[in-house]
Amino acid sequence: MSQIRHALTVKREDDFAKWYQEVISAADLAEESGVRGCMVIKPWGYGIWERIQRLMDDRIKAAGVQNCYFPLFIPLANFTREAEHVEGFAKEMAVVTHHRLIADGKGGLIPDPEAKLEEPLVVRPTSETIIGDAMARWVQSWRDLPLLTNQWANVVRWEMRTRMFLRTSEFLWQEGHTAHETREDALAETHRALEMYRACAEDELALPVIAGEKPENERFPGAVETWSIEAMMQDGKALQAGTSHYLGTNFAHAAGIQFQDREGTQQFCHTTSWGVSTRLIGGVIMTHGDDDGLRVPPAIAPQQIVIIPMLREAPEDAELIAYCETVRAALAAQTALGERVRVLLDTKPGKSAAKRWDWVRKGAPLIVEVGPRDMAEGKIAVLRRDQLWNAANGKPAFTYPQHAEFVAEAGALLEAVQQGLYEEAKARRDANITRGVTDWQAVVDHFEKGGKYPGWVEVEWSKPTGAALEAVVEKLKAVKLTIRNVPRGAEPASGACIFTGAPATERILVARAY
RNA sequence: CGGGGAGUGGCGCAGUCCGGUAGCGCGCUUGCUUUGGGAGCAAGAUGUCGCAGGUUCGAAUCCUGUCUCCCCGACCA
Repeated sequence: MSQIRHALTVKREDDFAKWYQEVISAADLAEESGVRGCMVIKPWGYGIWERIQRLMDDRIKAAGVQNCYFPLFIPLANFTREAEHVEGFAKEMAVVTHHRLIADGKGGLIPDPEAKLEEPLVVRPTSETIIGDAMARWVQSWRDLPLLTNQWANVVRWEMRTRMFLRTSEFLWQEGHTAHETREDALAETHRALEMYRACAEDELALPVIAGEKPENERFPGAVETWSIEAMMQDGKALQAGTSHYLGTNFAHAAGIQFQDREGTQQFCHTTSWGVSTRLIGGVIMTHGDDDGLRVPPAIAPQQIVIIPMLREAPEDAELIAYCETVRAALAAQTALGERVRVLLDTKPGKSAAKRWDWVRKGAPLIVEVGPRDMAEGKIAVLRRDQLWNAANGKPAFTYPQHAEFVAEAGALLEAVQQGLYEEAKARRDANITRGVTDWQAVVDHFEKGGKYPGWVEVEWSKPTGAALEAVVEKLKAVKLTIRNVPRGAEPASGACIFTGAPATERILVARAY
């Protein structure tokens, strides 16, 4: 194994944070922009986001939710209407205060003091308040409900510490906002969105996740209940990969979202909001990446198969390209994961070996190389990105099928890669959740002495609130731990609360987190 | 926002202490030789040394400010 020459310079086990950054640059996903915490998402990275968008948008629309678009700028006053909401976001809002620049007399430009806005505008950190305003206009009768909207947008949160994809000052996301007649209806929508996220994460991003409710201290500002899906990264840390909130009537009161019910009485709506963001790509990197770069699950790969002709920059190249084109067309007519196969014939000039390693780093699921001898024999060379190396000789594990045979099997092969990535991640996740720990010191020892990647621990607790919960949070914080969620559908608690000794009511997952 | 580190051709770095006008590796371009496979040789191109001031005859180098990135902490639907 040691003779394998990996495509990256940093290995996961040597420096996970540095490895993560190398994957992002080596796979050509994104780069720094020069603006604090903001990134340029490059074609391969944006292509992955477009695939996620497409698949998620289909699910959103299938649930009867309609897309809208709301303004980037939100009047400052909107945020003062919901006390918890403003408290949660006040510290991280970008504010527009002027609408014109003037020369400063030293060759520069400054905001024109004469052009100060009467009321500052906030660059949206999330859109509950402005969509709430619209809902208040749009809803009058019980017949207008449920109101199911979603928008794909960028939002800005002035984070202190940023990391590419995981926490950027500006990020891309979808935010669903719905209004309902009853608590039951709104809760059903909260759970529908959560389940949609679970299914999309697991079936399409191949990210095994645990869906569950967030504890009170981790709730979205202004929410009554917050639910999340949590994924485990290869370093054992947790990543909150999507959230769904039941907002009760809090935002309805703040924005005046009211309707007349069947008896003619004015009622406040029960609302929900739910979102996933470009952070999902960070989750894909840290779940499926390896020491040779990214491995993109076929369902979200912009190109699933890349064909690399071994060009010589000579006249005979034309014949080889023509052969590759017939292979490409045959593959593009195939179906995988319910869609047409996405194939790229990469005729960019250059050494085929160098191009191969570029695609390995980018994580194209299947790489096909075709040389003159293959062409003569009707064969191709195939490299599966998820089974890259021949451990016996330390070389890339090529297979050499007849091209017609490969075409016929390509769909199934892509599905096998998709399934394989999911199962590998799920096995790793399951192996790194420790259950049955009943003693707090054992939890501390597990994380302090449990090796490099201690994973998650499931414990039972009595769901303390208020000051008692704060004490628990502090205790956890001292060892850099957080409560991830209360897994949905877990076995009922049977023992004592690990923090208070009182009879336990729930199981919770504790972990280090991004 | 606090502590630490760093910004030098596309990328990774040396040079900074002890000011004298820029160097290495990879990559890139061209040519030749190779080539079932992450090639070899040769010749080239690419830098207002993050930005703005200051000190000086002279600044990548010293001083001040500022921006950005990385690590640790605080913060973080």
